[in-house]
Amino acid sequence: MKILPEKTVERLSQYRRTLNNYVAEYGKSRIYSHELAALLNITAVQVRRDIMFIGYTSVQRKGYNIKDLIQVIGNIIDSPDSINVAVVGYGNLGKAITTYFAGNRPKLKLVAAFDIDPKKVGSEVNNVKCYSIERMREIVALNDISIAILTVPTHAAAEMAKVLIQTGIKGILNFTTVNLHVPSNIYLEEYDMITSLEKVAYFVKHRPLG
Amino acid sequence: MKILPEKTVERLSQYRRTLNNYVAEYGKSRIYSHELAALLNITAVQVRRDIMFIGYTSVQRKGYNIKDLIQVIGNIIDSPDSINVAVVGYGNLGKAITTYFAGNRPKLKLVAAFDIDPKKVGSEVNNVKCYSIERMREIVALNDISIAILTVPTHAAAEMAKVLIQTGIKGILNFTTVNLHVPSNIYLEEYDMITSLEKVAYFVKHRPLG
DNA sequence: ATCTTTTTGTTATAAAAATAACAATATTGA
DNA sequence: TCAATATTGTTATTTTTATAACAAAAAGAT
Ligand SMILES: NC(=O)c1ccc[n+]([C@@H]2O[C@H](COP(=O)([O-])OP(=O)(O)OC[C@H]3O[C@@H](n4cnc5c(N)ncnc54)[C@H](O)[C@@H]3O)[C@@H](O)[C@H]2O)c1
Ligand SMILES: NC(=O)c1ccc[n+]([C@@H]2O[C@H](COP(=O)([O-])OP(=O)(O)OC[C@H]3O[C@@H](n4cnc5c(N)ncnc54)[C@H](O)[C@@H]3O)[C@@H](O)[C@H]2O)c1
Repeated sequence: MKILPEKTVERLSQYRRTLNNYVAEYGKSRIYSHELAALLNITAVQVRRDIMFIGYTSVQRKGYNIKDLIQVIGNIIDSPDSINVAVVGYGNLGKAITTYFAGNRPKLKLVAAFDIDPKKVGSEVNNVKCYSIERMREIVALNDISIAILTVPTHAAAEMAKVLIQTGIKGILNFTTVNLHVPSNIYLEEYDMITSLEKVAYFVKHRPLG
Repeated sequence: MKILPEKTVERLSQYRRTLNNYVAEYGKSRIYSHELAALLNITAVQVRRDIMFIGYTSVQRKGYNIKDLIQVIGNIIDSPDSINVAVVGYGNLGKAITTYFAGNRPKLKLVAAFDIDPKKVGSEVNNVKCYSIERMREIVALNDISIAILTVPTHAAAEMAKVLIQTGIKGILNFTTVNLHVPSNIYLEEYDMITSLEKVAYFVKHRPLG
């Protein structure tokens, strides 16, 4: 299958999440494009177009079979075997994420944490054990970890990214407030909360309408 | 000034952050577009175009005066008087954010937290006090809070958003895993960590190059 | 049976965002 | 002094993303 547009991948993830909630809440088995769109604050065309991209088709006029759609999305965005993830930096944010993450996605498993602080090493949240940085190579290999969530202090981020890449990690989700530089075979996604907040502040002040 | 494109606003926030770090680290006073671009993994044209949008100009060929640029960005994305922010849901994530946020941005002040749990009400992190939901209207008015960061459990999110809007809040940064529905005069920004992670997983598997 | 309505799937168009191209200008060095 | 170079500011083009338009199919109504 052709590689999907970034935005479509993001929305597919959200469709699935939303559909799972929807089934749980309303117990319906089918949903119209405009209903799903309304749940996500987007347009029905957008939904139909994304679904077209992944090649799923419903019987016309009946809406989409939710169970099937969830499955098809899974076939696209999940990998067949599950992917293992580690949190690097087991502080406030790292632990919050670990707590939250537990069993959230069947195909994404948070299997280890790493920290430099001897007081944190050995601790456990949600069955996720914290290891020292020295053991990173070993643990990453042992557990076949391919994605890291980076929540170390800013000053340590670049160095940690380097080490992670050496251990063989393939993707990084970076929550620290520095932009990392990675080779082109590593997929990097960055999120900065302050940027989001400043954006909200700007548009609260400047948006048309009132 | 004309309203800026969303992406430009996001990058301006990052330029400022990056420039502040850069000054602190290297003590230089000027920076070239390509240098700033490299720090953010984007192109120099992008930087110049954003800077064009905000109307700042340097002396040609000398690069940008960092101090001035930081200031001009501030004039654009900060509001003249500071904006007050509240965290709603003082759990793992809410507290992590509070700790992190402290004094991070001079013009964005985290001034209160709210929680439904009596054990949390009255507690304090980083001088940010937690209040009961009942006192929300009062505290929001008293402190002129216009932005809320929503970190309550998923099931409570829609209701809390409704209440927040009733109290007069103008922007919401939503970290819960449901999409909210707000009137068009409220600015809503949503971030879902699982979506980010699933995106990383997808592109780790599917990206061209190796 | 045929008309109307609803909803999908797809192609066409528009809008937003990123990139490229390049003129203008300052600086350096011959 | 004048050519070569480096860098900005801006317009033009391309790419990506979103929206609109509409044909086809199903279901129901008359
Ligand atoms: N807390 C938040 O809500 C929040 C929000 C956005 C961004 N961030 C960013 O996330 C990062 C972590 O924030 P936090 O609030 O959890 O901080 P924290 O201080 O609570 O946690 C950082 C952890 O990293 C560990 N650490 C330090 N150096 C390390 C190294 N070299 N290798 C591995 N681990 C190391 C520390 O021992 C600590 O446990 C920061 O960069 C911060 O800017 C945090
Ligand atoms: N922890 C994370 O890293 C993380 C990441 C992404 C998203 N989230 C989302 O953020 C939200 C909070 O996550 P968390 O890990 O901090 O959970 P948590 O359980 O630690 O915190 C939730 C807090 O909200 C309070 N609360 C419950 N009902 C409330 C109500 N009606 N009004 C106000 N407060 C109420 C609880 O008392 C608790 O203090 C969840 O929706 C979760 O999906 C969390």
